[in-house]
Amino acid sequence: MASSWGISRSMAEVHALLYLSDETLNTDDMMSRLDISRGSASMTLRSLLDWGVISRVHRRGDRKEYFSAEQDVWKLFRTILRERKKREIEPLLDELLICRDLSAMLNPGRKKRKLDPEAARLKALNDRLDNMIEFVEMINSVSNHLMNSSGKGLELAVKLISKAS
Amino acid sequence: MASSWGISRSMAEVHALLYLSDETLNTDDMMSRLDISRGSASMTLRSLLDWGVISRVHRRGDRKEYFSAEQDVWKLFRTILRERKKREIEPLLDELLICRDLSAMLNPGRKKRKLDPEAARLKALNDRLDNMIEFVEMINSVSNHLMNSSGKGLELAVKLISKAS
DNA sequence: GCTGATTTTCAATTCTTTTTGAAAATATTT
DNA sequence: AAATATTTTCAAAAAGAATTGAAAATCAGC
Repeated sequence: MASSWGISRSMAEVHALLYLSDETLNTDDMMSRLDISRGSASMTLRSLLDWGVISRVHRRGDRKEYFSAEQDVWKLFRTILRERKKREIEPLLDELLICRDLSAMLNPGRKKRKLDPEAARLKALNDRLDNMIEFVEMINSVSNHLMNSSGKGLELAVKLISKAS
Repeated sequence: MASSWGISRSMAEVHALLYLSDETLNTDDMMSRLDISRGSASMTLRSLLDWGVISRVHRRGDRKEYFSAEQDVWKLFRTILRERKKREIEPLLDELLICRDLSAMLNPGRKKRKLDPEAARLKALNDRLDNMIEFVEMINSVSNHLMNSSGKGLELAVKLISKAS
């Protein structure tokens, strides 16, 4: 799955290992269980921390750092959604709005009587950009709702969709 | 966006060009507009056809093949959803079910009185697998509904979610 | 079935991303 | 603050993915 989600193989593996593990694990555990280097383990754990899907755990009487993964799949879902919105949807929307501004600038003012073909082309381009923007804004809005609804609210929302076939 | 969606840059560019273009375009158009090789254009167009987001158009009196992109963003959304379900969700679910079978096999039969720690570990592993499977099955089910609902039904469903905050 | 136009294929190459490993930095204990 | 344990960093190496270009395959009309 890793590659189609845009994360590296070791990130997926480390997370899976932590998610399925009962105990917290330290860097050396990852290295031996998954056969990866110390550097790789360190960077991978850091990325997972940045995504907010794992957390550090300190054990008294032990200098090493241990890690554990979020166990609630709904919470995990919301965390990933929040992060993808920030990293993907919002920047995309920003770019699209810039494009629309550019395109609107080129577009001739309110309707000329005889619609010359070039104006029509620009109008069509504008419309397509608008459709795409409207769609991404909708995705953005749904993300907001799913992301903030509580675990139960989320499951409910999802059941609503299932009903509205 | 391309990399975080697991498609190549040229695929994204070719699709964007076709989506925003008024006219249908042929391979040579792609090559000159996007400055890519013939081979690359050919493979990229093929992938987009496989995804079902563009289609071939034959013009009478012209031997070249032309292409056009789906213009309806909701339809595009459903097409991509259908394809991702097939390529990602279903294979993932298959793997997860295999994992659960394996895990269930290792798991000791109905409750021993004194729960030895090893059995508890296995039980916990099983539960986590089950949670994940349940979640992916839910995603699968939502995909089915979104994918099959008509354009209007989809927009409606999405508005339902927005309401159920 | 021949000819010329067009598209596809794929080994070699280029470009990108990921991983390694050892040095540097940081933290902990005595 | 020295000694030791642990984590982080990052240049270099390896692995992986995308692209090229030219040969091979396909196709359309004669």
